[in-house]
Amino acid sequence: MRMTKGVEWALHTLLNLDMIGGGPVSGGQLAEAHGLPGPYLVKQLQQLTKAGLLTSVPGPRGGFRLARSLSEITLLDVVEAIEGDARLFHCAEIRCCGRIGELSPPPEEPCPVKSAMRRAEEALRQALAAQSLMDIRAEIDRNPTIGQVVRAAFG
Amino acid sequence: MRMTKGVEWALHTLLNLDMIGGGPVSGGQLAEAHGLPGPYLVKQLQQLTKAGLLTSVPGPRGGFRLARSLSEITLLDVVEAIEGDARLFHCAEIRCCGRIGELSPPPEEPCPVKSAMRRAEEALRQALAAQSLMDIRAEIDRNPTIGQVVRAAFG
DNA sequence: GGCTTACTACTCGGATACTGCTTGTCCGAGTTCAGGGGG
DNA sequence: CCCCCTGAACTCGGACAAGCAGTATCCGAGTAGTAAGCC
Repeated sequence: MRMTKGVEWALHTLLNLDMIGGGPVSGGQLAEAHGLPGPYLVKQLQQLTKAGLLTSVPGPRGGFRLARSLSEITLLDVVEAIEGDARLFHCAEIRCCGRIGELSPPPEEPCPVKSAMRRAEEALRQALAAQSLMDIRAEIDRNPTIGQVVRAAFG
Repeated sequence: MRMTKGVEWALHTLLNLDMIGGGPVSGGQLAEAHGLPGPYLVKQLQQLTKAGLLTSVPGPRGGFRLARSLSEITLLDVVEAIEGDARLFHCAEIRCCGRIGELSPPPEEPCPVKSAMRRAEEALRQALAAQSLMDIRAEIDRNPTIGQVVRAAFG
């Protein structure tokens, strides 16, 4: 039940891209900004591109660029793009296996355990979807120094 | 971001223990009820014992028994007992690494990305803590057949 | 001098090794029960 | 007939391997920019 490092990397990178603004930025530069392994970060950014959060520009002076505004990107978008899906409980229907499974008639109602976990999952998804990256950006901008540092790092 | 199978196994096993009632039940019987690998299930039940959800009785006619009522056991208790903790986002503080980290002064405020994810996590924890195993038991009891089957399987 | 063309360098993209955790299994310590012997 | 003792079988508990997803890396396909050559 541990989230991938890629989620943290992707969030910070998306925020950096917005602070810099302007043209595309290469994966190498984005990686050096936080001391991350370059090719692996690019792998994650490719996931974001597939999900439509980024657009990639090939060739020299190419790189990645935001596909839409931060206010239109939620935490859920990023998590689902990196993790594949935000499901954390996978029901194996063990109620239909073993001795109990043999004695039970084929069940019609969904597994109550699964339903309960699904409700908790839904609360997580809603909490993720309720927060946009613009909200985080606003929190960062309380300290103007950070924006200056980021722009200087990519100067 | 996948939850361990042990969580599903533990939930079903706890519910079974409550439906059977009475004396302790061995790990082997509990495993056969759902066709699970016996020794590995016992490993999970030991975690539940450490967490105070079960009590273990050694020796012949021994086994596991509920330590308290289902209404006093929440989904969060089970998840934390099996998974260790319910944290799914581990902030590596990458904002302090790389070029940006070198240019930035030591930050005083907590990482905004971390805070946002922590809020979502808290929503998950609350949703897990809001549901007790007794709620699931009540849903199961809508179909009285299941209780009879479970008791027959352990007959 | 301007245009075309070939080259180079840099980018993303996917295929390929390595590590840590989940999953699964095994053997040993401890305890209860049963049976036999003695009082 | 009752009590004690010894043995055995069954339980939990922790230590030991195997499989898989996350982590990290490398090389190839494609493109833009540049420089040289030609008109």
